[in-house]
Amino acid sequence: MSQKPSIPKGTRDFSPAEMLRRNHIFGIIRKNFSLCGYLPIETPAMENLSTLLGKYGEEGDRLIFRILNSGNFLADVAPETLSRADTSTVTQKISEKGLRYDLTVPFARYVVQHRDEITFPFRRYQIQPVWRADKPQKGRYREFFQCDVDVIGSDSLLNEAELVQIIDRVFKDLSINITVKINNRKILAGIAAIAGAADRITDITVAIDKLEKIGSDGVRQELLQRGIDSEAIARLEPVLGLSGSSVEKLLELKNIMAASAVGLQGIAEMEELLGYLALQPLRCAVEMDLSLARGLNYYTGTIIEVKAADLPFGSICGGGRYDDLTGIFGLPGVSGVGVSFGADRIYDVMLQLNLFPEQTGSSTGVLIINFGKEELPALMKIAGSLRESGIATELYPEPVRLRKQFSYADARMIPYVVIAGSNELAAGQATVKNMKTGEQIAVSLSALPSFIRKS
RNA sequence: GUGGUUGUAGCUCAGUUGGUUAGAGCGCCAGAUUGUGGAUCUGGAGGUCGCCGGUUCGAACCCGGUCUUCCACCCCA
Repeated sequence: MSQKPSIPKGTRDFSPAEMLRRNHIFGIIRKNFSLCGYLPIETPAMENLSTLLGKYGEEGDRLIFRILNSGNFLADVAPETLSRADTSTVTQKISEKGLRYDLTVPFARYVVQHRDEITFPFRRYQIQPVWRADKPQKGRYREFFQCDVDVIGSDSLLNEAELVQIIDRVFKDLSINITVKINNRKILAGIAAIAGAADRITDITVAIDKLEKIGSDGVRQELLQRGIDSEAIARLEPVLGLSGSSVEKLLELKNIMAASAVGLQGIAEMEELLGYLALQPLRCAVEMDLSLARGLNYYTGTIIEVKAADLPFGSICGGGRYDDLTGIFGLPGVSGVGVSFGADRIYDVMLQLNLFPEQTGSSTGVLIINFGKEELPALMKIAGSLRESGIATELYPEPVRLRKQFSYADARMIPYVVIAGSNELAAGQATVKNMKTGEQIAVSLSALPSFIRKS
């Protein structure tokens, strides 16, 4: 009995037309990565759960796909453990591997494991799928590709500036108008400190992150709900009311945060970065956004996020600096900074904005009509010589009616059809038909490749 | 994980208050045209109405469950 085939929720098949467009995106991203000297690496789809767990916060742990142990995975689990129905205890016993959740943590693991072979500062890029057990929505998939560029082993903010340059170039090449938002985790820490709630930095920043969405009153509500007392909220008022240009905001912040060493350092870093950014040619708008909070679980300095300017959409690229990511794996004091391009969201944005260049829809340049046994040796020879000169060529596999073969060329959008039946072959010629114009010209077999290459 | 939404031919969708044999457009196949595609005309194939169960004399339509799609929250690429 046959069953209706299907694929898991949140995953997708990619047809040839989609792959051509996806490869266009990957190609541009890869080109710009290597243009700045980054080198490719790959890591396994699955990692040990000990590598993955605890790196993304409680929410992140829940979204990691776990892989059931092979064989009799229940053999070592005590019956009473099972009957207690304690999911986390049982899971630990029956699963020790998981699908990677992002590319940054596997990269950190890689750096620690290969530290002896690596020359620092290490610049790598990595384009691979990641998996999240999230509920799928538009622009949110359970399997999607990230394109990560990171440099590890350098504290310099020049790296941040360079990443913004890469972002600018990639999206320029893709014709997507973007806004780059930058923030600094240390400024957020300073803000939390002046509120007298340094340990609540996550709650405070997540609330402030919603400033644009729910307004300042909404943020006050949100802060209360998250258990921040009203005194602390009152001390945050000057921050919520900041206005003016980035420079003006930073000046004001310096006063507000005079008592916070971290905060002042964050401001200094921000000023330095803005200074570097001013020194390089950028097409895109870069703005400081104090409400930007992401990846709080490991970012320690600069935070970067990119949004499409012409479309309300989730972020299509994001990243930041992490001072101690490798510390968890036993290599402390190595700072890294990187960003991740979300290829699937970029695809969705480009599709909606109609930004993909016209595709031929076919990689084939020539179809040779199959006339049957008699002509076959000559036709195969023609196919060989066309391919030899770099022309993508197909020979129709069945000697069926010409109507069918021409329909095939039409449907595949193959631009030229070579007709070489007994008549043509007797004269040492082939008829070349231009499928767009309908024009047909007799060409000698020896001149065929150069004739097609010229047209 | 919480709340909501969607599912009918390969695709996009109709389908009356539950009532005989579930339709259209596009696509597909065949012919008009035994060595010529896109246009036109003629004919044809294709559906367990997502799946399982229930209510009913009778279910594409009502109810429950489940899967899927999309959306909001959460979080994020």
